[in-house]
Amino acid sequence: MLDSKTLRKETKKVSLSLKKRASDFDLDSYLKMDQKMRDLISTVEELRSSKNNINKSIASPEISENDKSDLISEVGTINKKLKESEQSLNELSEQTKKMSLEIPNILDESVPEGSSEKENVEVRSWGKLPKFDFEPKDHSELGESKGGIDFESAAKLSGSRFVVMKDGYAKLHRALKQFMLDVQTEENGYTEMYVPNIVRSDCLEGTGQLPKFADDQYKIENEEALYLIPTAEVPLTNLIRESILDQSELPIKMTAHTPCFRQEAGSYGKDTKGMIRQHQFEKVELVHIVKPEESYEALEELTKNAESILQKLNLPYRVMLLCSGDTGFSAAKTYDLEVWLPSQNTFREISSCSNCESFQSRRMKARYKNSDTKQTDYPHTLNGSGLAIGRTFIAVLENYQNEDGSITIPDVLMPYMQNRERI
RNA sequence: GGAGAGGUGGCUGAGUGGCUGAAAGCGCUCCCCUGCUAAGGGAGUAUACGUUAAUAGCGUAUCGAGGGUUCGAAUCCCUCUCUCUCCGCCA
Repeated sequence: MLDSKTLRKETKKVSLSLKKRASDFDLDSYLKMDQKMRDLISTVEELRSSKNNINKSIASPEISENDKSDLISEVGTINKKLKESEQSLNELSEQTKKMSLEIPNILDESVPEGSSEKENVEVRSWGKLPKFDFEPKDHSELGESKGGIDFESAAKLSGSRFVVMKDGYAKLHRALKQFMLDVQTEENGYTEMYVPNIVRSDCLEGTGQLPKFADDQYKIENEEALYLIPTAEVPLTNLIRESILDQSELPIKMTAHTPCFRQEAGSYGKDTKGMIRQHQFEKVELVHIVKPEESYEALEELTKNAESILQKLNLPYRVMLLCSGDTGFSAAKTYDLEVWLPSQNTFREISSCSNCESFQSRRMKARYKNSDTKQTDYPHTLNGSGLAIGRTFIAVLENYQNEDGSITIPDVLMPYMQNRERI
């Protein structure tokens, strides 16, 4: 959500950003609605004010009974008008709020213009592409041939886009979670959190998944609408919702490992084979809550923290700055990390690191007390995967494969695998 | 799931229809006093929205949330919600 004052006073900047995103949001009708609403607020407040004044007179002890009943009937007329105006104000402000939740974040100036991922810009790359003296297989072939990855059983249980893993493969998958959490907490300064995997709709609204992306969420049938989390970003970031932090508490750096659930609506036909795109996957998430002036430094730091995992695993990757059309709804600026997948002979997204500025904190009503200005202000929130477990698992299988279909365990993971060297 | 108790400002805690945005204490900030590792005195100290150049004023709203009664509600009524205690069930 954007500040309504910003929308009013910096209309040009906002509409430029919307244009850059190719957003179909109708800023003009929003602004008209907003103006109408503010006019109504004035009317309502004036009525209330005069009502309050009359009530003060009624309460005064030296008023005569006659005057009193006159005043009471006067309030009666005001109340009638008030009720009408209040009702239309309620309707209007609800509409306005609903509309404001549909406005995407303003893009940072450094975001390149573009309509699709083709226009994303490579910022840097790391690692040497592996050379194989045999034809590298893809992860599903590798896993299925050894019985370590089982899509058929998963389909029996849950339908398409789920997976069952077995033995060394399941263990490797678990090793990755432990390894990532340990690096982020022991080396990169994050506090490990354990969080609910089911949240209220407010939380999804807070981080921006709702109302716009309802189709991608798993909603639980219940008295109150509850949702399976699509990412730990949701519970982690919402930890600060509806609160006023003290500046001394910032920056907050949190990490959590959770499963993530996504309907993948609209991705029919995309990555149907294998583990790349699943309805259920796991992720170690990184979240920063920072002072506004520090958020772009924090974005660089967070991205490097995510990269550190790939470097330790010795997986080649590149860092992409997303273009305007590819940058998510809540983000002002996003770096994607893309890991090398030999079977596809290309880089695939494995992490997405975003600065959401005050977009989410506004929606969540999360503020902090600035001890220099003594003002309450919105902190900036950032999030990134550090990393997606399933896709890292795929990358390890494919990059560490041997000709016989076995997988060499990366050195850093061996302690988590009882020192097994291969699976 | 059953029974009961309760949700007031950063915290503790008063307050049963108008003088309460809210006593008092604690904490915090600023100032004054004081030659000593302390104490005393004074002032200030919520959030949101509207108005505005303004984070100056002014107005409006907010005592868990929503609705009702009333000229007027933190105070009365209803619904919901959350927390706590006891019982049941249970990883």
